[in-house]
Amino acid sequence: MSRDSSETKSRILNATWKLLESGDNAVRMSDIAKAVGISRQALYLHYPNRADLLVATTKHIDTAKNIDARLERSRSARTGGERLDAFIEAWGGYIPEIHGISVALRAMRHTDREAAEAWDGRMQAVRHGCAAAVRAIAGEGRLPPGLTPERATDLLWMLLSVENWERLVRDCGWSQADYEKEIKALARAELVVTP
Amino acid sequence: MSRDSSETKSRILNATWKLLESGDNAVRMSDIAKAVGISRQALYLHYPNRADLLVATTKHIDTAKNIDARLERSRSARTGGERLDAFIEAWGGYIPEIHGISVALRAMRHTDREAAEAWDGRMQAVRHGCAAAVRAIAGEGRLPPGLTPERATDLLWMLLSVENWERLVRDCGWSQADYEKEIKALARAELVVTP
DNA sequence: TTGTAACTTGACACAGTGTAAAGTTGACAT
DNA sequence: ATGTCAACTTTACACTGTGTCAAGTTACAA
Repeated sequence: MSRDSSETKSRILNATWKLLESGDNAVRMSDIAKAVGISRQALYLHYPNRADLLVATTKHIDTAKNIDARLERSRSARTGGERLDAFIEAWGGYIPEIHGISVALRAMRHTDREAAEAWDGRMQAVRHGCAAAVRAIAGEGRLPPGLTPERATDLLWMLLSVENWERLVRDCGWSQADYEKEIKALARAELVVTP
Repeated sequence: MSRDSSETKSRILNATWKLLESGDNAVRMSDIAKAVGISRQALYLHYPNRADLLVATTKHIDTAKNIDARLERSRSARTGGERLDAFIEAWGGYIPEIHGISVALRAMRHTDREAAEAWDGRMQAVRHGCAAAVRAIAGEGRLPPGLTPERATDLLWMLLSVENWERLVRDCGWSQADYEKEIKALARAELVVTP
């Protein structure tokens, strides 16, 4: 046979991605194998367990969707307020892209340490983005009195959670544009004062 | 033997409650049976499945903690702003009491329809509370222009999610008092204008 | 031609939920 | 005192999904 191992790997990742994206909240190893056209056992030859496969899929999506470039834009914003807006656009706009896999990863959180760490790591990266936006606002002295940068970061991080996106966009039926608009308004109302 | 069936039932509910509260995120039917001092199978004599047992436990906690009386206070507030504060105190203060069971119920959401409906029903009840607070604010003409009552309700509902409480209190280490204070500030900043 | 990497088939261990069946025990009625 | 009944017990098993193991098969390459 001697098919290319790395080519099979990427076919696995794409199939996993597609299945998760389809919203079927019960993507089993056998479903993925069937979609790729290999046996369930062959899957384990490439990825030792489900958590590893999901984590690899996350990285795959990050590369394909070029998350780094998206976040880059927010780093070059002039004012703190603009930086806040740009970060909300970048991350908030990325949430729908990774929603399928985020559901799967969070569902494993409680039983699988590896999955939990992968998800937490991702969330910490978002938190760093929040902290940077808050620093930019604080640097201009526009953080409300009585709100420490630390606490402002926590609040922004909370606002930008995937769960909040789910609630507004999926449960309440908001459009992505409305979501971004209102979250920006909420963040500005609480974190930025006009002196 | 002829032990009282309803007494055993309440011992089961209390044991389930206690186990879930202990933060052990892996409460199996056998764990509960062991805690009560009966066989696993006897559990199924009283509750046909895990979802039913969890739902019954939720109702049990509601009764024990008298959630209705707590919410009553917010309904008697004079102004819209006061009503908003009172509701945030009532529900926000209740979240820690039901946190254990909420984790268990949400973990079953994706695989068990009954559990999903039980949790969603609860969240809809919270939403009604949010809608009532928003109506009170709107009735005073203090809702910001460009924000419909519907959308304001969605935003408040999002703010008051259990997931947001988890993020701030558990992940970020906030005290319950700080949580309530900042959520109130956030809600007022976005939903109430001083004319 | 022999080795090797990528696969296949088939079997099995394990955890946890839920079902089924047969037996035990204690209270209570007649 | 005896029989009935509900609350339990023990034992066993079906089912799902993950992950492991072992023995083949296939095709390319040195």
